Amino acid sequence: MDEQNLPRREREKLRQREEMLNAALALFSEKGYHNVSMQEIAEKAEFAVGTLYKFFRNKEELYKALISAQADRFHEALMQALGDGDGELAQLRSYIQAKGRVFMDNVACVRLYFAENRGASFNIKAGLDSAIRERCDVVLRRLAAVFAQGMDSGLFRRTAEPYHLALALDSLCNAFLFHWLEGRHPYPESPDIILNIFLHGLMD
Amino acid sequence: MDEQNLPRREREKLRQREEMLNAALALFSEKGYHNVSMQEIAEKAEFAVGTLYKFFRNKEELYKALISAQADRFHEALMQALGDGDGELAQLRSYIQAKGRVFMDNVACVRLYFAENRGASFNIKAGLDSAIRERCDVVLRRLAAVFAQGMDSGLFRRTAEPYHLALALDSLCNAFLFHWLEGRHPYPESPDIILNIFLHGLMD
Amino acid sequence: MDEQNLPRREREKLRQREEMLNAALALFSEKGYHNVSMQEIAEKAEFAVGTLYKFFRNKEELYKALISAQADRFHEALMQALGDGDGELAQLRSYIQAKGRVFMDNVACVRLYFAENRGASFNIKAGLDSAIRERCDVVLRRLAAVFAQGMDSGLFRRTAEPYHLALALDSLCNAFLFHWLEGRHPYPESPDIILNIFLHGLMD
Amino acid sequence: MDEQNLPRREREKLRQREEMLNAALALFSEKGYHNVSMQEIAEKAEFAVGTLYKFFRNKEELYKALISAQADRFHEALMQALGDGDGELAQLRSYIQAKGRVFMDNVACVRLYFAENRGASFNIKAGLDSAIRERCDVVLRRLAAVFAQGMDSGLFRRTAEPYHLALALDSLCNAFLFHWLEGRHPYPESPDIILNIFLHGLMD
DNA sequence: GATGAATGAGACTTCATTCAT
DNA sequence: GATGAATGAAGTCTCATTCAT
Repeated sequence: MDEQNLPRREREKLRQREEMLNAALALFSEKGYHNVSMQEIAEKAEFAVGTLYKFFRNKEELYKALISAQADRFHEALMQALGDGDGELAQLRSYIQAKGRVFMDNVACVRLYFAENRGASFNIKAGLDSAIRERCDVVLRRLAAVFAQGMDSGLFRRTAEPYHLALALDSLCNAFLFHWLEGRHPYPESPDIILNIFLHGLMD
Repeated sequence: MDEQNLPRREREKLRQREEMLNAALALFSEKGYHNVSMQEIAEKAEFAVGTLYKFFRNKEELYKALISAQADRFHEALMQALGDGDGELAQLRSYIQAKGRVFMDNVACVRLYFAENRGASFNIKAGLDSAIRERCDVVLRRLAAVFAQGMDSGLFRRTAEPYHLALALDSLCNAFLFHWLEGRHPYPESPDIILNIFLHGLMD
Repeated sequence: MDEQNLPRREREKLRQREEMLNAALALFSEKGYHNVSMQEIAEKAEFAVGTLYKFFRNKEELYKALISAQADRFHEALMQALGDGDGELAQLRSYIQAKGRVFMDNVACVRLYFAENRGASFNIKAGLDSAIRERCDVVLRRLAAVFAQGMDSGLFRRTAEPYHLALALDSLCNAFLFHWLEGRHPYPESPDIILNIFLHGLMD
Repeated sequence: MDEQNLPRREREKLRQREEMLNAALALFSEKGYHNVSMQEIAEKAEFAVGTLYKFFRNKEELYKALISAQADRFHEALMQALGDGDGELAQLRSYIQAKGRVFMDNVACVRLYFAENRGASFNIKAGLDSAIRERCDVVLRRLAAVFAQGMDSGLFRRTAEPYHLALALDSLCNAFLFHWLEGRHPYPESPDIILNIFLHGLMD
């Protein structure tokens, strides 16, 4: 009921939490989890260390909260993209574009996100991983469904299992995005550059 | 020059160095760079800490040397695979298989390797990355050359730029391998499961 | 003067103060001074931390006030007991019983009290001790007076100085009580078990 | 065998350990466990903090080692005293004197020792207590045996149970010693002042 | 007058690195 | 040349205390 009073404090809290997470994200993505001290995060967020600990039980919790929040955004954007398009081809294009957009809008977070999903996850004692992985898989299965549907409707040929194709498409997007991140070459403006690899075979 | 006398001491040194790197690899890949102490590495390698520092200026150097050595092995195996096969198709199959083999034979190192190349590389203050990336790129360009050659000979259609195809094939291998690493599903015994995605398009 | 109006507020204040001290006593005696935070005390007493600081300048003041209040009760009970009995023997019995009663009724506080008087007093930078010790000594001198009186009246033999006997009786009570506290054996129901040691010598 | 070489390093180690324990004892007994930092102990012992941690896993271990070592000395001295004398009376006198001597020689440690045995023991999470208490009880039972023996031989009357008498004698020593520690009055030079209270009853 | 969020000094502990033996 | 004991900077986290609301 008290939509004016209670939320006021509550909103303030959330804003502070946000600032802390932002500071942490910037630092973690620049220097890595172990090379950032709580002191540093507190300073960047312009709070005292103690205040940080009022919001997050310890450094690892802070890290997990950070990753978790970003993963939410990430996966939500991708799921929405897959629902957007009209027809399987359009959905795939939408997915590729969404992945590029979300990636570029959150370069800092992406570094962390991938650190979590590709390799270094064992730096942080698990528990987070499985949750994140599961959400990744939800997206992949949804993507696989698009391939399956395309096959059922006769649009696609059955050259591989839908899930494998989903895995393939996703990994291809990642590969291009990483190369873009490393400054090698730009992420293709048109999703078709990526898509074509799947659509038109090399031989047949 | 004195290939008998000097190398004797030299070989002994190299063997020690090898043992240190092996100990470090085992520990790093199990617990992560920051959760392993020099003391620990020294104990596992059965040397004194001081001796470790005779071989590597500091912990970071040790780490870099480790990654670098493994990357050498890795890329050498891949380059050799690309030269092995007879004909472009055979070369691609050989590449996919080599990647799988090398990956499975060195799971420990792979975890570190990818931690280094996919995201968490910023845990260690750069300098290593560029060298590793360069060697990755050499492989990719060699792989691209196979695609280009296949196109020139009329074996492949020109559905995408050779380098893009190389990127795509490599990332697909990685994706499958990671899923295997995570216990999701096995890395395909036949390279054709991966290769087919490239050979036979979904639509045309 | 205005025993109706001013004391009303005053009484309210005292009640609050009492609640704070009770909460503090419960926590201190359970976990020890240094393992209890002001936050914790405030929560248990159902006040805000700031309110605690309105009543006690700092944690140490609170502690001193607590010990002091309990010491008051304690010594008052003992002094009263020494006045109660009819005849010296009865007074000694009364003292032994009062000590047992007061001890058992306030086990929590006793733990703290003795922590303060037997050893750990240096946990808190002095200042408290002397006041408490003084009150202890008042009781001991009163007890010594009973012995002296008994000697004067010919009831007791002069086997030792009255004050020494007082010291001895008191320490014996404490010793039995501590053993009871530690669950070794019960505090004697009859005060005579303790008293006999003084009344009837081992040899003569 | 290597009584020259190995013990050399070993002795050095023990000397260092001793210095650390001495520094810790001085500080703990002056300011209390919680008011002394590891930094402080290290400085007083003229070592680096890290060196402290080479010898003691953590602050509590250091404390326990300290108490334990002192308790050993203490109880050994008392047990020896009880064996020394010829005849029960002499043994009791010897005990009273030994208690006084050991007490005065180790005032600093005594403060800690009693903090551990009388009250404040709950400041440190148990584990130590029971071991120390047990050793206390060994002494008390030995003391009780002296009383029992005296009764059996007809030297003492059976005014109370031997263990109670032991408890009584010991607590009386403690009481006198504490008063001496507080500067009230000296610990009696002749043990008979204490002993007489037990030997010659007030009344009979 | 009460509140409790914010503060930041300071505690414990680890570990990369050095250097005397 | 190898050793490993010693170092001490730096990190994480707690908690007594203050002060704006």
